[in-house]
Amino acid sequence: MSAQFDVMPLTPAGERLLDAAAELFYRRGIRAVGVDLIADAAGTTKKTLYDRFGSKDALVALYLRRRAQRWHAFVRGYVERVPPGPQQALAVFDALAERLADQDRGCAFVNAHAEIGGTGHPGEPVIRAEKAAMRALFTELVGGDADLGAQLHLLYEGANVAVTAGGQPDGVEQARRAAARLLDG
Amino acid sequence: MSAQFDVMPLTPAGERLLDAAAELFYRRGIRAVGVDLIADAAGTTKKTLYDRFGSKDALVALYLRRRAQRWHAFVRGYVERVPPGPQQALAVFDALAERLADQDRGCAFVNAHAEIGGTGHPGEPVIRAEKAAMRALFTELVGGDADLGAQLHLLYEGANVAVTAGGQPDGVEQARRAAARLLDG
DNA sequence: AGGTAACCATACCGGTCGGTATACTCGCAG
DNA sequence: CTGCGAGTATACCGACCGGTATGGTTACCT
Repeated sequence: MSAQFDVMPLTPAGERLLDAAAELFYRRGIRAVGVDLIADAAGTTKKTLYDRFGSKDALVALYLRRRAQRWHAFVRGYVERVPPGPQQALAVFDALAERLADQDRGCAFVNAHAEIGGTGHPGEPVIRAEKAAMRALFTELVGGDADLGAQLHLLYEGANVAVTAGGQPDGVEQARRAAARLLDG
Repeated sequence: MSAQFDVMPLTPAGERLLDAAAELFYRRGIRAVGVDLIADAAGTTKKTLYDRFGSKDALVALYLRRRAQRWHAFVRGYVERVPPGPQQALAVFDALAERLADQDRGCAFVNAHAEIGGTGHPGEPVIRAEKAAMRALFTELVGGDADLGAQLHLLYEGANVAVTAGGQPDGVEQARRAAARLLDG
């Protein structure tokens, strides 16, 4: 289901708030960003933020859902430009390479899990669902082989970590080559 | 060099503070834990904390260094119980599996990077060094093949993410099997 | 005309944040 | 006996935290 991360339509000020929150949460982290700062950056007020979203936690969950939806749409676009076959799985690594070029804080879901994991936060199920969806995508692209799909997914997550936390610039390329070898075997 | 993460000897209260901080930082996250809580948990005072460590940031950096030192010693111990050969690289995954059984918040360095990455925090170089050391270990264990070592390292990092943020219990086993396939080829 | 949803401005709440100040006790080495 | 490093206890600082309260202005719908 591609609608699993859909976000309800928002009022104009709500849209600005979610945009500002998304940028700040990703760049600086969730706990590091206060609601006052979000309201200021969106050119509106805390009152409007709480009228629209109810709580910071709910805003965080919405940020994660919209981010998952957009990232998966981006990846699907990349994959669909490649003719069906095992090359489609490798295209996911090309999408990751392009994304990491500007989004140098890595995977928003891994980062969010580091901050809210194990707390009962409403964003937690969104994080798990995003990982499950990426694994399902890989499995689908290799024709339903769940083991191979899961293993390609590990390379994808590992590349994300190696490039960002590890400061290893060729992580994605390395992952792509390992993936090609697993697809050959 | 195995001494690169060594932590200077500490006074008794300093030791208790670092122990308490390590537990709290790992379980709840760095920003989520205040210095008052750390002092209380260690049965001492904020005064002593600042006398010993100077700042919360310095305490965080020390926590990361000691964690890296202990984790690498743990992995080395696992590896040395296996006769030299490619099986040693697979033993790292066994070490990871055992560690993730109780330490269910995943990689402390990835988590820390999510909170302090890109801020100029004194813990940042420790994080990068830990990732470089794990990659170097894999490379060493496969006889110096830097590409293969880097690719095994990606599977290791990916397994960490898949099990924790992804909630995928068989992530390490899957990574180990993919690693075995890369070692065979 | 009246209702209502959206928005803006501002002030406030109790609590916690990282960090500092003051003043005291203890054990040990010169 | 004296000085000092280590530790305890407590109070304080300005800033910020998530969240609420009050009150007012638009624009659209019936």
